[in-house]
Amino acid sequence: MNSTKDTILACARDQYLSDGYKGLSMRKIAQKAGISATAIYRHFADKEELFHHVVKKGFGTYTQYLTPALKESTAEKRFMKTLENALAFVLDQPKYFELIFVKSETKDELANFNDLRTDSKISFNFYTARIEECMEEGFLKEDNAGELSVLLLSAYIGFFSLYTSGLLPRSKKEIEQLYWRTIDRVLVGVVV
Amino acid sequence: MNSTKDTILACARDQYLSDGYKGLSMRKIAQKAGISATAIYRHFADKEELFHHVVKKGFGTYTQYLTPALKESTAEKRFMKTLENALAFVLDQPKYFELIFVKSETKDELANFNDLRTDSKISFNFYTARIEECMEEGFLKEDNAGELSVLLLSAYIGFFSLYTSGLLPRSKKEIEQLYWRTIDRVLVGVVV
Amino acid sequence: MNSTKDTILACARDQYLSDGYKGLSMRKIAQKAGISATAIYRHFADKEELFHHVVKKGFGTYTQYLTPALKESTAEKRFMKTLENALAFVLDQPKYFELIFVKSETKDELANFNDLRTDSKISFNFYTARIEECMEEGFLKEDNAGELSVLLLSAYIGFFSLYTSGLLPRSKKEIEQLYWRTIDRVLVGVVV
Amino acid sequence: MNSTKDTILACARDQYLSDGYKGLSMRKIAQKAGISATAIYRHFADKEELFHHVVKKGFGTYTQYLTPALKESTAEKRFMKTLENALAFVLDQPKYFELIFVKSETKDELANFNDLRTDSKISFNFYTARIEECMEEGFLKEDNAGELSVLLLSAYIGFFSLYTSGLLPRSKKEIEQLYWRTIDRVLVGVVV
DNA sequence: TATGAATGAGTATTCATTCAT
DNA sequence: GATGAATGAATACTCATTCAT
Repeated sequence: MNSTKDTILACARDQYLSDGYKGLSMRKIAQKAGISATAIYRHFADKEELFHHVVKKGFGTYTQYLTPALKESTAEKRFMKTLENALAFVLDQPKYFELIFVKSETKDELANFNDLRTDSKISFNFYTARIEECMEEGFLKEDNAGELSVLLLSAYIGFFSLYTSGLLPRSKKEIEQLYWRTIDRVLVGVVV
Repeated sequence: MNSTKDTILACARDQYLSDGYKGLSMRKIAQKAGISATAIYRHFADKEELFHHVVKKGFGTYTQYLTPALKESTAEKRFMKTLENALAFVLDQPKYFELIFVKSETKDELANFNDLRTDSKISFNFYTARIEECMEEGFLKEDNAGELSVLLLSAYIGFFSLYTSGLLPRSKKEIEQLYWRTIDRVLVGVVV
Repeated sequence: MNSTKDTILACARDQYLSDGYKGLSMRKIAQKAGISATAIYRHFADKEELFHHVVKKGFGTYTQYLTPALKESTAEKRFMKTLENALAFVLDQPKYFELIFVKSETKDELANFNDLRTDSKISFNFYTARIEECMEEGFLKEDNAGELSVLLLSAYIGFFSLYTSGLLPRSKKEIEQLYWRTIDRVLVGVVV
Repeated sequence: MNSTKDTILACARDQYLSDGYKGLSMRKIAQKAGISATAIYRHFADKEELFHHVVKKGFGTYTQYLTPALKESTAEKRFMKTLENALAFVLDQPKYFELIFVKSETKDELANFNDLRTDSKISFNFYTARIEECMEEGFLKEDNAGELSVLLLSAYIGFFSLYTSGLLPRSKKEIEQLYWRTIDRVLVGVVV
């Protein structure tokens, strides 16, 4: 239906994910989308609004990675699957990871737009909810779920931030193993 | 002595820290420095070299925060002082924290320049060295010091990355307390 | 129709012909054309492409001078008319003569672009064809037409190159007479 | 003695000969000469004066190629040696050939400076003198020596102008042979 | 909805040159 | 003689955006 708008959005996302914010230019997006630069303005007020939608798409993608974990049968499995899916997200979509967790442009967006702030809390709350039900189920000791969530998410973000900086091993197998050992260290005090 | 060069560097740093890479323009830097735009080229070959020096300064500042911890008398004290100083750094110089640990432009620099890669390993090695001597001293259980260092640094970076995103409490007191509780969670399994 | 593009082209040509490659600046062209400097980029990808078109125009103009000679009734008349038109070209359009036969920037263009190389061979081939038909008709002795063409064109280019250097008489009448006497010297051995 | 001045001049010449007028920049010359850009101004008033000296050097070099022909024992030999040396000049020093016979910048210089005008007449007069003595000696028919000189020099300049345009064969052997055949054509009517 | 033309502000960078030392 | 610092003007070019169609 509104296919041109979607095309623009997809091209903007692709270009952002490959060239970063510096390379996000209206004319280049238009070129990729096969339309004129001015046509973009029929669909988005300006560059800022377009970027806003790109960021939203990033959060949506992240959510799509996490939510399938809910299909698991026990709280423990849902929790572990969440950690697994979060790993898959960063390995599959490193630029989206960067976009929503790292980029300062996104942080400016977060500061200025409530809808994105809401989106960005999803991951935090998702972790917290998983941890809470693990505590109820007895897989994790009773503790402050929110603060454990902070630590888990911090470790997750920081870990892959170091990874994208090139300070951690680059092979997929090694980084996966190190990820799980790091998670283990976080959980060592709380797993029953 | 070399005051113009230093002035340029300071202005470039300030501008980068407030406006990001987007806003890092030779003209604007010159304007702030009270010189002509072309005068910059007497001191730096081009924008890239200038930015390179800004990043170097960031790492230097971070190091200046950490190293005083070495004056403490025991390994435990040096370790705890390091954690304390890292906290001070991020609270005093949040923009520098962002510059060296978060900004993706810096990561591109890291990827391309060996001297910066060396700098960036300092923090990692500093943590590792502190942890190792704590294990020797008996304050921490014998364990893989490098991997514990990865977790600590990851938690540190991720924690303040969430903080600058506005997802954690903004009051200085609250964030300090939360920081220490988060550290405690990390150490709970390894403290003797 | 395409009037802005043509205007730009005309202004670029005029400016090149009066100030040389040094003076061929996008800003100055735009100023003369009464548009903004950036508007040029709507019509030409960059300075190189614009200059390329200017050179092409030069060759086109030269061709327009030569071809009417083909209307003459005999090979001899077509040959003599060609020599006459070549004279007219250099006297009417000295800057275009310089552009296509003398300017080293044009030679760089020739080296890099096949279409211009093709254009530049036109004059050579045109001379050769005229000479060949004169040999068939019996006005010129049988000889190597290509090499005679080389000599004629060399003499033509060199002669007017000296002329523009100020080493030959500057009055139109004198130079015309000297031109024809020089041509006579070239042909003295080959005219039947 | 005045070695810095000579160094500057040599560097300016080299740079001009390799990069053309566009590449003739004061700072680049200074860099090559191992001095500061401002030091040039101790020796030359400005860029124009420096270029003027480079052009003078070009004429001087050309003269150095021609004059040894005077050592030959007969007028005919001196004439043929002149043609030979002119060939050597253009093959050895194509950039100098271009500088003094082709470049429009040089023509501007010629128009404005009498000393260069004088220099540039040397080649013309040298040819004329050789031809005159050949006529006296009986190797060439009595004729207008000046006009024959015009033709010879025109053919020479035009021939190598075509050569540097890439329209004539590029191999040294072929171009030499074609050169001599072209000379023969010029002389066919005047050689006794 | 879309386009082509155009714009003004902005980008980094190079240039010849001046000046105080 | 020579230097380092600095400058103002110029370079080609890119940008997001507007407007008439």
